Formats: sequence, C-alpha cells, structure tokens
Amino acid sequence: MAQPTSGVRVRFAPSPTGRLHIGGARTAIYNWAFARATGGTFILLIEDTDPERSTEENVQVILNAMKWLELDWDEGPEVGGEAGPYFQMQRMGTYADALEQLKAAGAAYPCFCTKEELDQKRALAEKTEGGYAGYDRTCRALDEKEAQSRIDAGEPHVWRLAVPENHGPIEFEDAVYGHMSFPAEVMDDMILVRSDGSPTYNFAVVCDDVNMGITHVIRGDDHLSNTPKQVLIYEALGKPVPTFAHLSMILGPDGKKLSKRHGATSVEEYRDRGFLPDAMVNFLALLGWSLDGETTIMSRDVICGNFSLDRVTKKDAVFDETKLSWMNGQYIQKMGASEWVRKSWPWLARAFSEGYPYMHSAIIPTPEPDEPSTEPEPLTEEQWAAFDDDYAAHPAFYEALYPLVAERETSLTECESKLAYMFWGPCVWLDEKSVNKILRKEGARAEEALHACRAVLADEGNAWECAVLEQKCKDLAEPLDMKLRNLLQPLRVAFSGNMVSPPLFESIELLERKDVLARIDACLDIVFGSK
RNA sequence: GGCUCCGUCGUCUAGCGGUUUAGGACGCCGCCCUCUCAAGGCGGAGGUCGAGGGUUCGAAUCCCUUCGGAGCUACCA
Repeated sequence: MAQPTSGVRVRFAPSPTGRLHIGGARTAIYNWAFARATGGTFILLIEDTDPERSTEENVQVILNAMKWLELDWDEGPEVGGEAGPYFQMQRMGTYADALEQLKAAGAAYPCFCTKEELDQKRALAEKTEGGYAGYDRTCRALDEKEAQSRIDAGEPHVWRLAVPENHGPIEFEDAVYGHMSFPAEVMDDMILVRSDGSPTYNFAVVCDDVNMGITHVIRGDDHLSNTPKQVLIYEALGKPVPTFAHLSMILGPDGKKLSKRHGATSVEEYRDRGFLPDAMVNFLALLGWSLDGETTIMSRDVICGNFSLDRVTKKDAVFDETKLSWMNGQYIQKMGASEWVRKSWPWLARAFSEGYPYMHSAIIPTPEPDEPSTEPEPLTEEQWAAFDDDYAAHPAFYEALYPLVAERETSLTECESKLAYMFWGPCVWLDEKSVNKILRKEGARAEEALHACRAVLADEGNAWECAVLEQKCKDLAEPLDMKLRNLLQPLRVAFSGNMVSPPLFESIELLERKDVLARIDACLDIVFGSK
C-alpha cells in the first residue's frame, strides 16, 4: 500500500468519542491550513478502535463538526482516496502485516507477563526504587523455541518492541520545537499488539502514517514524549521518519488544561452558542500561530495562504473567550443580511414565537442580572410552522433586522432577546426598571413627550420612513424645550419596552403604523392612565 | 522519582545581539461621535521580557544556575 508521496501529506486523526474538542479543532485547523498553504493533501482518519464509544453516530458528530468549521479534507470518510480505508478498524490487516515484518526482523518479541504481574512490579518499583523504569524485559530473554511453544499452547501474550541495545540518543526534527533528543536507555519495550490482537495507539499511528505516506505529523504537544517511541518503530520498520510538529496545549483561564469545568470545550457548543465558523477558525488559528504579530482578523484565504509551521509558538495558550466573542462580533458585522438570517434561524424563531400569538401589553419585572439560565423549552412544531410561514410572507423584513443588530451582537443568539420587541405586534412588554427610570422620572415630562411623538407618528401626512419620522420627532425638541434624550427615550421605552434597544426609528419604520401607535397607547394607558 | 518541554503587559502575541524609550490585538480607563446600547475614531494605564549570575562595547534575544508551570512515564488514545 505504498503511497507515492509527492508533496505534503498531513492527517488529522480524531477519536469519535462524542464531540470535537477545541484542542482537536485547532490541530485540525493547523493540519488543514498547512496542507492548503503547501498545496499538499489533508487527510481525515478516524481512530475508531475504541468499540465502546466509536459509534456510527459519534463518527457523524466529528464529521459534522469538521463540515461546520468548513475544513474540507482531500482524503477520508465520504470522499475516499487511494490511501484508504480511513477508519482504523478497517486497517487491522495493515497492523498485522507490520507486526509480521517486525517479527521477521527480530524487532518484536512475545511477552507473557500478565497485567497483574506488571502492575505489581510497577507498584513495588515506585515504592522501593523511587520510580518505575519501564518493563524489565523478562520475556525478551526467553528462548525463541520456548516462546513459540507457549504461543502454540494458547498462552495469552502481547507483542513488544525490542528496543535495540546500545542505540544512541533518539533524535528527530520537530518543526516547532527544533532538534529533539531523548536517551534511548529510558525507552520502554513498549507493547505493540495487545493480547487480544489489537494494535496499541503508538503502533497503529506509525503504521497508518507510514502506509498513508504522511510527510508531516502535526499533533498535540501531549504526544511529544511518545514521539521517540514512535521513531523507534519507524526505524524497526525501516521507514523514513516524517517531520513532526507538536502544538502546545490549550489551557483554561486558570492555567490548567482545558476541560469541562471551564465550560464549553467543544466546537459544537460554540456553534450552539451562536459563534461563526469563520470566527472560530480565525481565533483558533491565532492560538499558537501568528501571521506577522499585527494582523488579528484574517480570512481563511489569508490563513491558508500564509500558514507556516515555523511561526507556531511553543508556549501553551490560554483560551480567552472574551477575545473570541469580540472576534465573533467582527465577523457578524461583516457577514451580510442574508447569511445572517440563514444562520440566525433558531434564535429568530424563538424571538418570533415569544410574540406569537401577540400577548397583552404589561409592565414586567426587570430580570435579575444573575439570572439562573434555564434551558429554554424547544419550540413546538406549531411554532416552527408559524415562524416558517411568517418568514415566507416577509423575507425582506427579516433581512432588514440585520442592520439593527449587526454591530451590537457578539453572538448570533443575542438576536433573540435584542429583537424580541420587533415581534410584539401591537403590544409592548414594559421593562419595570426602564419605566421607572424614563417614564416615571420626576420632572422628565415623559408623558408630554410621548403624546407629542405619538402625534407625529399618527400624522398620515408624514411618510412612514425612518428619516422623515426621525426628523419630525426631533423637530419637537425646540418648541417643547426638551433635550432630545428626554424627548426620545420615552418613545423608545413605549415602543421597545426598554431604555436600551436597537436604533429607534429604523425599528419603527419596519413595523406598521397602527401597531406602533397601539404600543404607545398601551404604554400611556398602563403607565399614566391616559389615552 | 525518571524523561521532555515551556516561561515577553491580566489574556493572545511580535521580537531571532544594536533600527526597542519592548510593537500589535482583546480586555480595562478616558475623550469624541450620539435619541439608548453598541459600533467607529482618538488617547491612556498596564510587561524591564520568571529570578540570579555570566559572555559582549551592547541581551528579551547567547551560556550557566535557579524557581515556577506543563506533558509523558498504561495491554488509553
């Protein structure tokens, strides 16, 4: 299965164990970007040797995450390729072949020590000798014939790598860490094949990388210490050692390895929280790599066109969600209305559903800032149908919402709360705090302002256009001797229910005159008891 | 314990012996803009480059020591 290796071949090999971890995603991005930058081939290989978790469904989860990030692979599941199959479970034959080769070369030997025996020895060594030095090579001394007869008798055994005696330091080049050297004496006669015949990780990766013609192994830092062991396997196999590139760890805000305790750790979670794939890729690319030290926002094309291993840092990086949010906001500003509508679908549907069918107008208590975020009820089929109908009837309306929130959103989810008022029809939910601060404020003349603005909005002579309505309302300030702020904030509250909202007249323009007037009337009635 | 790696503003980073009074970005503070909130513009605080020794005319950049952090040390991957 020797591959013609012309050019760069890199691979990302995730285990389908549930979700695509942030660290894994970055590894995938670096492999992908490196392949694209060098005109090489990006291969996706599924490490599905754990039968417990490697379900069809979990494989799909990984694939979906890769697709969501828009990391296209040249060879792998669904697209095939000449170096396949791309599932380790389907490559068992290649591992068996490799073992045979090692046996023939005398580079592997059977070991009959049981797990229990080894655990005991390890425990003892840790107590008495101040540390376990690795397998004591008991079975390596076994007579070949004796070993064979025990195998023939069906005695359980594993196959170990016979680390060469007097092997000088094990050295290899790492594109990130530079020249690496490990003393061979501390290398364990590691297990290659387990007693059940399955290959261990270190053996399987080497076989795969050899057979797939991988030229650059770009992977997590946690494999750095595994690398000399793997180099030994390459040597035993008589194969050239690829270039390695180890990526530093991604840490949580507390400086500890990123884990569930830090909150969201999978790309799926970020997707569900309204993050854009472009922002994720841009942000993750910058976690350990830089273009020039200055550029922060960069497109996939720029990343792919300029990615290089020699600008990858060795230092562990803390995952700073604040910066990710900022970056996401930058991408939301640039994405455009139609894409925004398409991607904001779930949250727009929620915003729509809250206002449908229209509820009554009322003052509602201001939510506590430390609200216990409860999982929202999923929308019913009915609600979805109603939303779909509404969108079909007013597609332009939905696109017009984009400029209202584009530069105010840091995540797509925010449109649900920020735009809720746009779906209230003739009703308004008045935020209690806003009512007290704006409408009921002593000496603010809010009621007077509201009546005046209402008159402008009610005047059929005024075109229902943002610029016209805004100008006419602002013209009220002078005769009334009011500050714009005092004049318009009451209108904002009466219309949107809150003292903080997206642009006022731009919003009003998108709704019907009768609904806007109805809201003002409801507000006047509820707050001031006047009509 | 052993092996290995890392250490520049709070965070992501630039820096590869002199062009550096250590640059950019997020965050923070202030000002401007302004009907709110944002966005945007401008400005500011914040690192003496983990510490201590060298080498050198000159070091964040080279060497040594030291401290701190991390990874590996499985019939897990």
